[in-house]
Formats: sequence, C-alpha cells, structure tokens
Amino acid sequence: MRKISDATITRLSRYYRSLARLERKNQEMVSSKELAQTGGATPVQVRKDLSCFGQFGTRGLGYPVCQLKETIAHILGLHRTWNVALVGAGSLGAALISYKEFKRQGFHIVAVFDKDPAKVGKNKRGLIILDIKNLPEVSRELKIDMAIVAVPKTEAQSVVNLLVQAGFKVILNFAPVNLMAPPQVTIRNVNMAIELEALSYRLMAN
Amino acid sequence: MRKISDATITRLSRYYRSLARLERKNQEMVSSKELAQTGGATPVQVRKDLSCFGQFGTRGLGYPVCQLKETIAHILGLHRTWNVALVGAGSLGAALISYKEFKRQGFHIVAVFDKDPAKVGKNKRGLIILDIKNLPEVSRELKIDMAIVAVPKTEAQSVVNLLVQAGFKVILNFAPVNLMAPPQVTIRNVNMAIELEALSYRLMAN
DNA sequence: GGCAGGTTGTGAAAGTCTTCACAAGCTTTT
DNA sequence: AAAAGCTTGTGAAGACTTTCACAACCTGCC
Repeated sequence: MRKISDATITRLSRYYRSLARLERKNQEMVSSKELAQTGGATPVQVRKDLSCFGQFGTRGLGYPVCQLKETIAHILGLHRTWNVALVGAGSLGAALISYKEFKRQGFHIVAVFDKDPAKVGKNKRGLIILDIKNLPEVSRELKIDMAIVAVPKTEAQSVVNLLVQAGFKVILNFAPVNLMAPPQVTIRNVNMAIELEALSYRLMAN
Repeated sequence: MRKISDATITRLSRYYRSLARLERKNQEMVSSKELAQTGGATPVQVRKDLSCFGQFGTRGLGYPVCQLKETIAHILGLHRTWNVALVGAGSLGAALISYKEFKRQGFHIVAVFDKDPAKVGKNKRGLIILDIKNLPEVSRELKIDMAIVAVPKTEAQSVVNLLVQAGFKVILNFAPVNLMAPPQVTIRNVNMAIELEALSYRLMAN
C-alpha cells in the first residue's frame, strides 16, 4: 500500500460526516459528485482518495452510503471508542469536555488533569480534576489512548514531555507554541491564533 | 508578485512567534537555521518563504530579529488591531473570549452574539451577549472586521448566511460542518474532531 | 440485444510545494 | 588584502497532489 497523505485522511473525515448525514436521510447510494459537493472536494478527489483503500463503488451507480460509511469508520478508527486524557482544566478544557462532536465520533474524555492544586479535586463538567502527577498511573489504569493538551503555552512543552514519558503516541495540542517530541510521537496542532492571522493576511492582501 | 501559498502564511505566523521570543531574549540576529528549528520548518523553507516578500537578511549574518518581526507583522496585518465578532456564547465561545493569544496578536473580540433569548443580555466574561438579530448594525457601529462562528453545527450555515449578508469577508468557523459561502468570502475551518480522527488513524495504522 | 445515460477507477499530465546545490556576499582572521 | 567561515537568495530538480481524460462497467429503455 502506498503512503496515504494527510490531506486524504482529513478529507475522509469530511466524507464520513457527509455519509452520516445521507444515512440519516435514508439515501442508499451516493455519487462521487454528490459526496464532493457536501464534503468540500472534487469528484475525482473523492474517487482517488477512496481508491487508496480499495474499490467501493459501482460504475453507473455510485457508492453504497451505509457500507462506505462503515468502511471509512474502520479506516479512521471510528468503529470503536477511544479513551482520551485532557490536560488543562481551564476554559478551553471545559469547552472540550462539553464538545459533542468528540463523543459522537467515539472519543471519550475520561480524565482531566491539572497542576494547579486549587483546581485538583474539583468537579469539571462531571469529571473530577486529577493531579497531573498521577497522569502515568491513571493513564495505564483507564487505558487511555490519546491526550489533548489545553494548557498555557508556557506549560505545554513540559506537559508533552510528561506525556511522552508516560508512553503516549499521539497528542492533540491547543497551545500556540511549537512543541518538540521524538519522531515516533505524533503531535497535531490546533493553533487558533494562526488561523485568525491567515484571515487578517487575507484582509490585508485585498 | 507571485501567489503566496497558504502554507507559507501559516509558517510566517510561526516565525513571528519565534522572533517575538528571540526579541524578548534581546537576540539581535537570527539565522534561517535557528528560525527553522524553533518554527518547525527547514532553513531553506524559511528563506524561500521570506523571499516571497523581499530580501531581509544579510549573507553571512542572518536576519535582524526586531526588523524581521516588524516586517512579518506588516505582512500578516499584526501591526494593527482587528475587531472580531464572536457568534455563539456557549462554552467554546467563553474559551475564545478568554483566549490570551488573540489579544496578544491584536485580535479583540468586541461583541458576542447568540440567538438564545435566555442568554441575551447576560454578561459573558465582561461582554454583554447581544441578540444575533442586531449583528448587522452592531458590526457596522463597532467597525468589526472579522467573525468567529462557535455555534452548534445545525446553526452554522444560517449564521454564515447572516454574516455574508452583513458584509463579512473572512470567517473563522469552529462548527464541524462544511459551510457554503460566495467565493469572495474566505472561511477557515477549525475542526477539532477531524484532528482527533487523524490521530486515531495514526493509532490504527501503527 | 443493443443503445443511451451515467458513474467509477486510474494512468498520465499538469500543477504546486519542497529540497538541492551553489553563486553571491558579509565578517573575521591572518 | 586575501583567505576562511558563515549565511542568504534563488534557479533547477525532485517529490508530492491535484486534475484531466478516458476506458470499463452498470442500469434502464426501446
């Protein structure tokens, strides 16, 4: 199997959402054209992306909605649930705990950690905030698969170091800072400020 | 001037952050090599990115930290402040209001809108929640430049329609849904669920 | 059965982005 | 003043992505 690009994976996520909506509408078949429109891509792109993983369509008809949805779920790992640790019990952390789309796709935040003694022990949206010191054991006990970092940027690198130490292989980082980690650890960054900056560039340019 | 890629713009944002840190350390010059390390890029990439906008370095020496920072600020539009409207006063909205990095880069959330009558009039982190019906006038009065959409995905498209109607040219969307807008309007999406899905794919593949 | 209309799957072309390689140029040393 | 040591700026090559073009195939209709 040839290497799958990151862009393909994120597009698959979007196709998955479109398929879920079509399934709710009881639509049985979908063409690459239709999937492309709702998923923000081109029809060829849809077909090329899917062809990385096999042949799922029928010429003249399109793709079977439910079946393709299940296939993509298996590719992306959405057919199961994942246990997620959240580090940082600030307001962003609170928003992430309440974020419906995570639960909907099988990502369950099962533990919240913070280093602030004033917060530890408090209840945050139904979860007790744990001391970050206990992260390694708790992660093992609760079989946590991935971690979300939502701490101030000054703390982010040390949190990542701790997570790497504890054996985490994938991390989603919300702190607006470039983080270092060994190559076997995948860090994805969500940098909201950079997004706004790209928009202000747009306003400057035009 | 040739077209500047989106990837270049987001890297510029990262260089800007690195430069700000170096400036605080009173470092006067920086090489593309050093800038690349802290900014998560390669030295050539740094030089190529900068060369899109002019020649800012001195061979043998590198780039003057302060001056390059100011130059990038002007390119990205960070030398001024921008007035931002936030639509959606849920927990994500609250987190965005408190998000320090926005203020730090000159993005000021000056108005919060919601359609829920129970929320309108309440105070959210120092801002009074306004009725979304008043968005057009308020945007004009407060000279708002950009909008952030942080509403449930079922509401997102209608909010975008309203924003387009009101004349907004750039929108940052947090709802996990693909949005339609006329071509002259730029929408950037932050889809946190897709990020986690890319990570779960990573865990599946290995 | 054969034709019309529609859609997939994919090799090849085109386009975009990244990396390479190296001349040009600055500073320090001798 | 020439050589050594760095570093920038950039044309060209290479790698990667997207788009094109079209054969292959399915269904429904005549």
